[in-house]
Amino acid sequence: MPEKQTKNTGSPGANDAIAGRAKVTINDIARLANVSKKTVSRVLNDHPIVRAETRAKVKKIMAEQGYAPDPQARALAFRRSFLIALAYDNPSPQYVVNMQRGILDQLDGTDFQLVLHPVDRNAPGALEKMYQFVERHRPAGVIMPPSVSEDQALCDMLKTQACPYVRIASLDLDAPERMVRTHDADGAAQAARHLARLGHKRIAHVHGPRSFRSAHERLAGFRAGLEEFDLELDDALTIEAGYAFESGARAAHKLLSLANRPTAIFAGNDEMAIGIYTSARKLGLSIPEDLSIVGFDDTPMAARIAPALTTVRLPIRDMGAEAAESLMRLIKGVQAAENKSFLPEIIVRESTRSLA
Amino acid sequence: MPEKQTKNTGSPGANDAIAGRAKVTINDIARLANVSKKTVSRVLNDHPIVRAETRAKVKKIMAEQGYAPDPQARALAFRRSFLIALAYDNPSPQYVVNMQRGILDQLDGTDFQLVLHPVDRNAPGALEKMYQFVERHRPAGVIMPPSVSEDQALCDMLKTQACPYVRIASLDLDAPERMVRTHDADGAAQAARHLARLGHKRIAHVHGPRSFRSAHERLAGFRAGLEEFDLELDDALTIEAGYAFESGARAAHKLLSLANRPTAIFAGNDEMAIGIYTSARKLGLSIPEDLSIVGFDDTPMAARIAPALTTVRLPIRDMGAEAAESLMRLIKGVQAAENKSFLPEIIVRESTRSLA
DNA sequence: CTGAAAGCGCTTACAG
DNA sequence: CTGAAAGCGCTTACAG
Repeated sequence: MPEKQTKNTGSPGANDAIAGRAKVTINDIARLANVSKKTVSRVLNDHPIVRAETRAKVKKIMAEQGYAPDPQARALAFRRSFLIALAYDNPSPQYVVNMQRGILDQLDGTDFQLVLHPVDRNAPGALEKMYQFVERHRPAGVIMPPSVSEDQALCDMLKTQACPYVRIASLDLDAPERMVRTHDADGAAQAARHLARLGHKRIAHVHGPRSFRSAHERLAGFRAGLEEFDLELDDALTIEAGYAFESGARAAHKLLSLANRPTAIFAGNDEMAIGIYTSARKLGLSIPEDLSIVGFDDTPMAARIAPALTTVRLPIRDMGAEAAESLMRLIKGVQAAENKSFLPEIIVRESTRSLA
Repeated sequence: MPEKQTKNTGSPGANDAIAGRAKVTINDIARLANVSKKTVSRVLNDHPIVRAETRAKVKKIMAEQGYAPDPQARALAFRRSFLIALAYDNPSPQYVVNMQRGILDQLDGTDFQLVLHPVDRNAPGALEKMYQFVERHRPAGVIMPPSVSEDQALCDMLKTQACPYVRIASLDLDAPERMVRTHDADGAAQAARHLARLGHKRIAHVHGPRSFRSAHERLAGFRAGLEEFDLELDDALTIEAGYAFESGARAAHKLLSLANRPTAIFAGNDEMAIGIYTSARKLGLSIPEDLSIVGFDDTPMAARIAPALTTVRLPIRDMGAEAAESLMRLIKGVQAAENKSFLPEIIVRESTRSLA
């Protein structure tokens, strides 16, 4: 019954993992277990139709031999690799690294590998480039944080290629099993309530680029939060910037040079908030005595600058882990138990104070 | 002469990349070019022994058909995947992201993919885990920044597995073709000269953990730089910390509480330098009026805090690109033209000033 | 519930 | 300089 023995016999006795002994293959397991390699394959893939007894015997021998199937061979036969691609364009290193960690936490111990795929959405041919990657490397799945997650053409392409994916975004862009929601609007509303309770009336908002949905969400949430306190967000105090330090500094310079300058500024992210610190200081304003500032993201820097920045925290690492978990479910065709929600939380530090 | 035609015929006319047409394989190219697939394979792998005429014909047809070989199939046949692993344990997100970018710059357009492999050197079984990865996934190569690059057992294992690798480190740990040198000592010497020229005499150094070779290199370089000015680094003013914010703050607290406190501190990295800011402020000291501070790394934060941090810049992204380029040479068996040197550069900002 | 054959798309010896 | 055969280590139909 056992198949023809190959040259690849392994060395049944030894068990020194570091030694360069011949690799154990599915053929060895089949021979040792006295079954066909198809049956071993069924055990490997958790195919239900295998007798419990047979399954146990095969599993025992696999364990004894320290057998693990070859990912390259499976990839070729499956027409799917074991790569999980992270397609990102977020400019904040902290965001990217935290997301990577969350995904890696979840992938640890599996056969899946995390490959990095930076996307320049503005570059011509960005979609074509991603398409080439997907067609050639056939990743097991793709995870997209904002703003790549907002690219509908990209997601349509993935769907056409039958490539599973999960989008992380601040609004419902897709079927629930393909979404990890971040509720940015809720976080921005918390920032608004915090400033309103401190007695601020002239409140400004420096938001991110209109090409980022998160910028819209945060703006809308902030506005809604203020309205709860019968405060209106003045259009003259609402400025678009680029989610980057310098753009935040420039926007703040304009706002703080106004005759009737704001007493508080909510920045669309921490990067811009730090930029606002710089401009305020240049104009001789003290934080928080003359100006209260709230950020968004809770980057490590927020806690380390002086005065420490009040900001809205998004659990980015957990979001990455959840995205990876959802993706695993899609890949395995398992039904989602329930989609986890990631609610932001305001972290009050030293950059905000009540109006005297 | 042409081989038996498979079901995989492609559609010779159409050229719509996005459409889901059948994939072009080596068999199609061989048939169309009227050669064997072995000859196509030779062209693919730049094997020299192919008639120029034949090569041109095959290349022309590959271009016409938009053919690209399947990485999974090549990996199985080659017994080597197209994955480049980044094995890292650096705690600074900025360092990690910059290194990733440099590597990705270099890998762009090739068939190689960057996979992330965080290493916890202190965890038991870290070596075994890496071994499992290398044995199963057979990466084309591994890039190791510090401090993973300092792990000799890990590198020995890679050598045993015939897995090409490149180490990025502040001293010569390996054959030149496997090394990217960073010259940390030179950067630390520049920091020393800068402080000495400003007239400082009581100078402290908060260095990184002894388990990091970079900590030793920076300490030695700093000491040497001071000696050029006949200054000696006082052991009582030399403290070990953990390359992290909090540890820097604690070390500075000790130093600044001394009866005869230092007038300048050189921190082993920017993270710790920022921690020193915090401690100095708590003790009522102004920077740079009462205390000059120099960091190492030039993280983005360095330019953004107030006062902006004088620091030593290492071109991390370029180093990543160079590491990837060296690795490509090792993989292709090409002789190195010449190893690029990465010299650090001191960036003078506002955190240092001459003693009145 | 289990298996023998064919195949995934390439490359490595071995011939000529 | 070129090719037919066998193989890399798995899985997918197709039988039984």
